[in-house]
Amino acid sequence: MPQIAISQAESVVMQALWSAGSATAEDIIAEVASANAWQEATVRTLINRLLNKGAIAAERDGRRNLYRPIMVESEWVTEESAGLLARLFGGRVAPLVAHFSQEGKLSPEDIRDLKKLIGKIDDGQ
Amino acid sequence: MPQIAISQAESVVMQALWSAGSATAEDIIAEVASANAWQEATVRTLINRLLNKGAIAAERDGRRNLYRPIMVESEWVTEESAGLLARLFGGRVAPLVAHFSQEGKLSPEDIRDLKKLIGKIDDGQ
DNA sequence: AGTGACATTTTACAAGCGTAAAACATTAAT
DNA sequence: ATTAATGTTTTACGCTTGTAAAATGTCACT
Repeated sequence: MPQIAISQAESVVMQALWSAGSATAEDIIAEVASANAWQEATVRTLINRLLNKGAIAAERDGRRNLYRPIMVESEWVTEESAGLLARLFGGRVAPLVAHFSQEGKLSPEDIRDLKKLIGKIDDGQ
Repeated sequence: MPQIAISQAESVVMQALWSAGSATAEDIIAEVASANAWQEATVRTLINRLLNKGAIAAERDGRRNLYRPIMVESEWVTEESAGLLARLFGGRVAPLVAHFSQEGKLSPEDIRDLKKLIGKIDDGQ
């Protein structure tokens, strides 16, 4: 299913691109390099691997490239999450929430948001 | 954090051991090999890597080993999940649930369980 | 037309991973 | 004691990943 497999480091670049919409290598480097203690060259490698995998596309703009995502963020997020749910929680969401609840790892905000969310779903039916 | 890093294939063996409590290599092989299309030798490699990492321990029993987990399942589950939440959902649980809700990926059971869960948490406070 | 400056593309390399066979050790049976 | 059977431990190997430098291409200016 993950037609295109993205490594963790690569996903950092993807996320920058997703939130920028499109960006030059320099933009991406500015966004992610120092935050991850990466050299410019490292980010460029990641960009190129993503290009080769077809996860992003490049369009020439003068002597530089403008990159934009091909992969769809929400699809990727769904795949990644579903993968973890499948491996750890029988493929369902509720058991994850239950686990975090049992471990006392639900913040008050989480509880508030969850309540609101469930309420809304109920209304909608 | 993940004191001990477990690869995906290794985690399959860990899960077998967690649910068995303790087991011989043969037991583990019976449990996971065919289900994953692995040869015996592959499972033995995974067992040994886990041993070297200190994720499991072996106790000699005649001419074979009895393996048992050292890593704690619930801790591992929490770490794995928290990692994904951190990377994709700002480190919180509710946004993951919201995402799945938006994508229409919450089963009726999920919704029922979540409602029950939230209710119980509320009572408890 | 040649040279800097800047950008992109190639190449590198060690560690980890998935996958497994080969080698080695130990016990049971002859 | 030897051998066959049964386990365990070592070794192997290609691929991906994280990390980055080297090489190459391309404008802009003299």
